[in-house]
Amino acid sequence: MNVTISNASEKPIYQQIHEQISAQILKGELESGYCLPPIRQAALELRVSVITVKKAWEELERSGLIHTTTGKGCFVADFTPDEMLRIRSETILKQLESDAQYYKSFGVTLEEAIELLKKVY
Amino acid sequence: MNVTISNASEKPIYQQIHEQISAQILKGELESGYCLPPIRQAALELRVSVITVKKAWEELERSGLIHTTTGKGCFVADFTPDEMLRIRSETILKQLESDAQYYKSFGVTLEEAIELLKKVY
Amino acid sequence: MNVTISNASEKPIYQQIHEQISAQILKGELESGYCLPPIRQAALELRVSVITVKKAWEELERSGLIHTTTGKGCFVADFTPDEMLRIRSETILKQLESDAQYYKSFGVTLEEAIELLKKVY
Amino acid sequence: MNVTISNASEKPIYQQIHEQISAQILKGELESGYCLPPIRQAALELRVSVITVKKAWEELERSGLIHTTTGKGCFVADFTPDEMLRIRSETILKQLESDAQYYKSFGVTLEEAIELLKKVY
DNA sequence: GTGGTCTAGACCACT
DNA sequence: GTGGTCTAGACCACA
Repeated sequence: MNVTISNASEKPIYQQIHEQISAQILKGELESGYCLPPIRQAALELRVSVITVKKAWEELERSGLIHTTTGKGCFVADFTPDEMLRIRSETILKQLESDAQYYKSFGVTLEEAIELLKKVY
Repeated sequence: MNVTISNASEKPIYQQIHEQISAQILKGELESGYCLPPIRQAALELRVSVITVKKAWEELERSGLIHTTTGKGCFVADFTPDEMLRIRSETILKQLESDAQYYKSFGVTLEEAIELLKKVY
Repeated sequence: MNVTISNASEKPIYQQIHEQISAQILKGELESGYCLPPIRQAALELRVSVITVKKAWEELERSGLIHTTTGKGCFVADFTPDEMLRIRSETILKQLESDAQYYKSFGVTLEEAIELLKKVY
Repeated sequence: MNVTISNASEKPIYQQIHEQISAQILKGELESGYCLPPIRQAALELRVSVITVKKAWEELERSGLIHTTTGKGCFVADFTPDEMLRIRSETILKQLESDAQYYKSFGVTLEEAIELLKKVY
């Protein structure tokens, strides 16, 4: 459970959790079959409500990244390294597209965007 | 008033308006001293509440892009081309930084990010 | 709000609501653009928690049947009669397939299934 | 023990076991007097908890399909071919009734239901 | 007034 | 002990 929550953030808590776990799975830090902590325990650790964790877990399941079985627990889904890469690419691309559209609306050229990206990386 | 609003978007309406007007000013499409339409007229055109337009205008004023004179109207602020460039850069950079942080959390390298950026641009 | 809830049913309440509203939309009883009652009002009428209604509404949105706008309300989504028919067929087919599989597991033939279906209809 | 279990299914495991054994008995694959494997052995084979198998067996006994003798084992109940047909019909009919009600709620006519049933069978 | 999020605590079904 | 559902009540952002 390597998750940090910011109450100051404009993003809802359940989404922060979802994003971070999601990233860890897609980076390969959490392997297929890994058992996530029980929602109640996770809620205690993160000092949030059980229902908030539940919502994050539900989103992960909807993305196909984890798999829940009542009475057993929540497990990182089985997928091949190829599938994992595909999902990761899709996730990133989707985000990058909307980001690019934003930059374009300000008249930023591709070259300028790359230049700025190098600076902040 | 070249603004398009999407009710389906996850972004609040006032922010959509703010972003688009903001981009137009920073791209130079709306020149210094240009008089924005009265909020009531803008509200009619965009088919949104007066309050919503008011909120967008307030954000623009907070960004220093326009200044309001009670009884006269809202005008695009005076600034030199240099200032404009500076504000534009700041706006973009701020966004790019948070975007970059998101990419990094998925283990995306600078090279990969540039590659993907080229693809979507 | 023509929805009846059975506490005796094994189906969770939010799903009962979802199914019934879903059916009403796909039957054309609720037209495109129709504004669903506010979740709090619906909760009062149905005598369930706000969060339960919310969950049902969320499922409807995920199915693409309604469209929620913060501060405005929840509206039946726009789709052509063709689209509606397609979604209805998909919904029914999906259910029928799993039903058919169940019948088959008991060695029921197509003819027998049709015969029995006529009897109960 | 020709039973396959899916953790991904929304149906509880004990019910999956119950349904499949039940179908095998009613199809005549398991004859009267046939001795089911001891629950511990069945649990090992199916890789589920003993409690889960116990629950499935109990449901089978409640349906009258098997009878348990402590210390001896669980046996498929004695019934005439006629009784078996009757039970099978009842089981199927009960399911079909609730299925039909679901179809009706979407405005599906008997003809349409038969048409679709032919397609998926 | 609308939906969006969160809490704390409860009861139930499944393993 | 695990997840699944539900409640009642609260606070906030948006229109």
